[in-house]
Amino acid sequence: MATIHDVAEKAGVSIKTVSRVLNGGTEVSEKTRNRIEQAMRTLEFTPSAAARMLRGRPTGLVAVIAEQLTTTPDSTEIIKGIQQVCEELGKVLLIGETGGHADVAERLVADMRERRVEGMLFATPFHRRVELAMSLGGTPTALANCFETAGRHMQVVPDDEGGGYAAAQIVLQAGHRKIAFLQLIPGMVATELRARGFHKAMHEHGITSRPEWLIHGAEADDANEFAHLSGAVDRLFASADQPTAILCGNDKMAMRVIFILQRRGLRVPADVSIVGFDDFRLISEALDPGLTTVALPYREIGELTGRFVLDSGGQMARTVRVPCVPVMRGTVAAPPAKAKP
Amino acid sequence: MATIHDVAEKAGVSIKTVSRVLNGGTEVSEKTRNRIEQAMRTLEFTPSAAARMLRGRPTGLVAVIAEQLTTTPDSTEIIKGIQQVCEELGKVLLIGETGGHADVAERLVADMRERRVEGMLFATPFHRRVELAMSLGGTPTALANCFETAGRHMQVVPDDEGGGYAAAQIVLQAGHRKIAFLQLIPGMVATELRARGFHKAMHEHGITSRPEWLIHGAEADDANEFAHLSGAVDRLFASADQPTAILCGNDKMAMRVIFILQRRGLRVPADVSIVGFDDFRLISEALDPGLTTVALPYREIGELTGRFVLDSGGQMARTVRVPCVPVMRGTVAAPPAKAKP
DNA sequence: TCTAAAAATGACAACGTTGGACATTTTGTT
DNA sequence: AACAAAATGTCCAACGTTGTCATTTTTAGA
Repeated sequence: MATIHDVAEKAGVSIKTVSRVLNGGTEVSEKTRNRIEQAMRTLEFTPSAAARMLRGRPTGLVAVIAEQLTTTPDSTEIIKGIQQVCEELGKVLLIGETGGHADVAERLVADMRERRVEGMLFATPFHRRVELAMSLGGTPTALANCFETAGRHMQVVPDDEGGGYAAAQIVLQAGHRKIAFLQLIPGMVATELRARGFHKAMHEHGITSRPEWLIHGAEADDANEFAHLSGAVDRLFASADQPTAILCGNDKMAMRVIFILQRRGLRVPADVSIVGFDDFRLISEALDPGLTTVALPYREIGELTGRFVLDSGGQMARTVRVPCVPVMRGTVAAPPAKAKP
Repeated sequence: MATIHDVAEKAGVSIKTVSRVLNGGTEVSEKTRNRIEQAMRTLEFTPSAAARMLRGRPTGLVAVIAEQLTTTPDSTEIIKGIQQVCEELGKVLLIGETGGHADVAERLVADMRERRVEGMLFATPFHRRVELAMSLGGTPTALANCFETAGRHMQVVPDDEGGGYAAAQIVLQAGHRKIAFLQLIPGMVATELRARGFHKAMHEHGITSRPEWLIHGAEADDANEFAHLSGAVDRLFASADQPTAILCGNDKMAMRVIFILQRRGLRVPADVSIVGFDDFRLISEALDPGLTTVALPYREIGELTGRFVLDSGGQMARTVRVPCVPVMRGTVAAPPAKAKP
């Protein structure tokens, strides 16, 4: 690998002049500059980032330590958001995946620290609590889509309560009053927060939500979910008093419910309105009509987390809640006339 | 940031001894080792990767230059495959995104070269031709999901022809003879190769495929696609002679077609069998019955590309075609009795 | 107790680059 | 031709670590 010395020799100048061409300090005459650049090209010279770093230059590296590189768009969007900021600021992204193993995480962090990354971002595929046990050694750190009990760092999470509120508002404002909510798995942060937002909206409209219409639709084992949902829908529509709108914990569930309803001969949105969560385009835009859903701001989470770490040096330690914005497509309409009280 | 010198001073030894503890070459006495390790901990010492590199150690870095970090699982799966190999071999992944801009690509490659990455992988979100114009300077390089005209590097692509053949075989072996193919956008590599495989399979079964059943189902502008597909299905089922199986260029299209068929009162697979391409789980597993589809081996492509670059130092320059394997779920059955000739 | 061998430790250069403090040469201007 | 300005060179130090080789300390054997 050619060094600055080789270039200097080839161009018949001192290494100092080559260095000057590289860093553009004092002026170098047109002629010698050309000669040097020529030499660099023939030798395929590429300055060593290591040597420069050693001299104290910032590394331009940013680490993302992801719990899981999921196939679903969440991780990808977060990383894409961070990547966008890095691109803007001329940084390069280093990726590590822990797979949820504390020892892997520890090893990764140590490695990233050795590489003197300028920032370290921890990302999880869903909104949850984490504990960062390892030593961070002063590296600017922030959390994306997750949070610590002791909030020692900037942490950026979706405003799930606001999301639940927004989802309810969509159908409430369309005139619905009989609203079911097929929630995510119990115990998840998102589940609890969204339920709170949902109840708040209902309460504001003077509606008491029926407990039997508040169902945990998602299953930990996805294979069972369809059957489970089918049963849930059966129960919802068994009695004379049927809901006119169903909020679903994610877009996948929403899609499944739409399928189930269609089989029962119920039209969406004419008979039943549906709202999803996530706004995974692969689903929400693929359906006809397009799925009305509450978008989870993964991209923004990544972007903000990245920006905070790189701007503030990870100094601020607070929690930022990014709004979940409703995306109106075609699965919400006014409740059917006959269903109105 | 504490250096080896600080540690040495704190522990009252020479820097060389600290270095020995770090690298475990010659033995260091129990007593001094403890003293040094203690010092390291109090100082939060982390050795500088830059300094080590300068001394000639491999960097342990692998670069992925992605054309696009898509939200669809393709990019993610490729990267995940590479990441898996990196994890195994103790390397760390550096990510760059070109957005399809040649100048960005050039800048990124230069940056990666400065960092002395041990391998450079170019990845595209779909199977296509690329031209690598920039100077690679001997860095081991390979292409994932794309290929060059001048095959100067290892390039790993999906066997789309085999995939088209496999898709056709699925329905042919289920007894279908009236098979429509809703293809991807014309001109794409995958489109042409799959069509070839499709025709081969049909020919082997002595069937001449009808030109009016060979439709380009996908639209460059996704918003129009649903209407377009709806029209296509209308045409397919307008005459008395109707297809009993439809192959779709991707899972999204398959999902849309299933929706459209369901609205027409046609049951899948009882009346019509459907096969997709991609095996995007978010779709293929979410449907009921699960979508029978031909999986694109994105993960394996990433994995193989990574392995080749890191094992062989990017020396071999050949094209590897990774098989597309059929995934049998529930959308293919025997053709309806009445439709049999 | 002394000696030789083995074990433990240390001094110093080198990796490739940049920066400082100057000295020297080349160029351009009157 | 004289002079200033611009361009280039020299030399050394520094960044943090590791390899080579020399030196010191410890251990074992007589």
